[in-house]
Amino acid sequence: MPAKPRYRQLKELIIDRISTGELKPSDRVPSEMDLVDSTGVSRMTANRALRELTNEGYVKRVAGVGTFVADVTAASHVLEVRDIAAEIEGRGHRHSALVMQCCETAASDEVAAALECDVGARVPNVMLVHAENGVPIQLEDRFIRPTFAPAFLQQDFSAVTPSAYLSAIAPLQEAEHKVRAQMPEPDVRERLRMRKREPCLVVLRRTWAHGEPVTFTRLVHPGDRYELAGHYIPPGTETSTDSDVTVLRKFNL
Amino acid sequence: MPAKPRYRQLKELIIDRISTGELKPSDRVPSEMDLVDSTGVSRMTANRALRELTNEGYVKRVAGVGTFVADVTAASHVLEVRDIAAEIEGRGHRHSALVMQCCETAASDEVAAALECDVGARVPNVMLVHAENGVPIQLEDRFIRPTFAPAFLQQDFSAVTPSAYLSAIAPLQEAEHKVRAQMPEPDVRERLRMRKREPCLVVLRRTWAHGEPVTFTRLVHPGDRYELAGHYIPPGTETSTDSDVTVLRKFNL
DNA sequence: CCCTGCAGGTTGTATATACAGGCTAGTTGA
DNA sequence: TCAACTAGCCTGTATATACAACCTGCAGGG
Repeated sequence: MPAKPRYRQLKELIIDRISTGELKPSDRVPSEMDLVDSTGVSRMTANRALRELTNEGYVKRVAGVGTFVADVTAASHVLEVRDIAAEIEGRGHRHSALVMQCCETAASDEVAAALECDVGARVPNVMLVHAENGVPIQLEDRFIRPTFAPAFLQQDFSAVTPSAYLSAIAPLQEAEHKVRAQMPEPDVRERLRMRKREPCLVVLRRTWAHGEPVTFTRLVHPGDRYELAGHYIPPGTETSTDSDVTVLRKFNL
Repeated sequence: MPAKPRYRQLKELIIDRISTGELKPSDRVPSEMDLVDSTGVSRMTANRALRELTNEGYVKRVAGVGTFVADVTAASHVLEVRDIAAEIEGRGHRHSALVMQCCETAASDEVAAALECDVGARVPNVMLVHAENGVPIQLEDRFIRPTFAPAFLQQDFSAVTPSAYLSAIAPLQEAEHKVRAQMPEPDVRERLRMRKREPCLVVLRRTWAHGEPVTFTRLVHPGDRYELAGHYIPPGTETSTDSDVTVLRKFNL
């Protein structure tokens, strides 16, 4: 069996140290020569690893200075799924969350299909309403794979969002989104303090880790108080080398 | 003044040959050794250019065989904005478009801001309804920058979509999307044959070419007959080397 | 006729080396 | 004291070379 190429091993080494928190944003990452000395690769191999990590948004490099872990803003285009609490606080506003439900439920057809488990299986479920400066802006209805995160339901989700808790356990590897426009159910409408006849944006999100589906989440937003914004700059254009540009900010949820 | 690095010159050389149509999907791209012989760079430089073009979705490489221009499916994650006619025909269905309006209009505040022109300026505008097997699925209301594409209004948009026509004129360089849920205006509701109280997804899209905004488009979809789907695999994961996977299929509009 | 094996072209990776250019800190000199 | 310079570290790019792995097509043997 073929071993992974060394530049890839180097990348994973550094990604691990970032995702475990050993390296925090703006921390210094070992320089190319450090990696040469510590791992025995050639400088070009270390260069390729760090260069690809730059393109992927994990780190930032400054010629003549060094390589540093990218901050949250830049990391968003790696993770793509930003934590709503961080998003709100990044706007300088106050985030609060009201937990409406936090228990095991029997998997519906939709949930079972999404998480690839049996219909009726007991699935941890948490439902909460996120608010920005006290104004509700999102209902989060999240199901997680039973075997994943055993202590999930014991968390205090008014303090740490489910997204933040889960991403601390395992790094997100894949995400799938579906977006629809729908009329909200009456109870949802009330929770989000929506006007009558106001439609809502519904985002269905599945995430994977280690090749297995981990979470299935329904996110409901008031239609006229929130919008999804995405800005895309194809690679290969002049501006794409400017690593200060957020290449892709997709769903700011 | 510093010249562009040679690997970047090579990339642009090849991107140009693709975007002008000189190289078509599945055509063979010069091999690394070809580039070495024709341009005098070293093989590693040619390798870097072709490798980055692979990551960016322009070409596909097969070890032992060669490098080829990526086909439309893979190109979608470069262009990101797929042509709806191609999308529908890709499903094996029949696309048709009904042109409702095709004239110059005075720029509203919103249009003027989007296209960075004066309010009241005469702006080409086309509005049409796209249908899949006769069922209307999208209303397209498009404004284009006056100086861009002078012959725009003379086109027969029931035969060639505005998107296809414009992308033939200039390659898309940037795109910005905003997505909302809204109730449709009565005339739109009728054109899309929507039920009463059915909400719609509204996508506002701006595109740029050569650093200037080129088009501003409002796309309206019936809420329950259409959804936006996106699947994202962060780079650096195991699967990201498999170039058969569409790394990012964002708005299938 | 078919199957095998091999040659040659192509990509993928790794290394050693070289030079240019940016940034920092410390030293030197006015 | 302050300014200018410089040594040293770091990234960015470019080249030459090497070997492994992969695929195709062709030649030769069964």
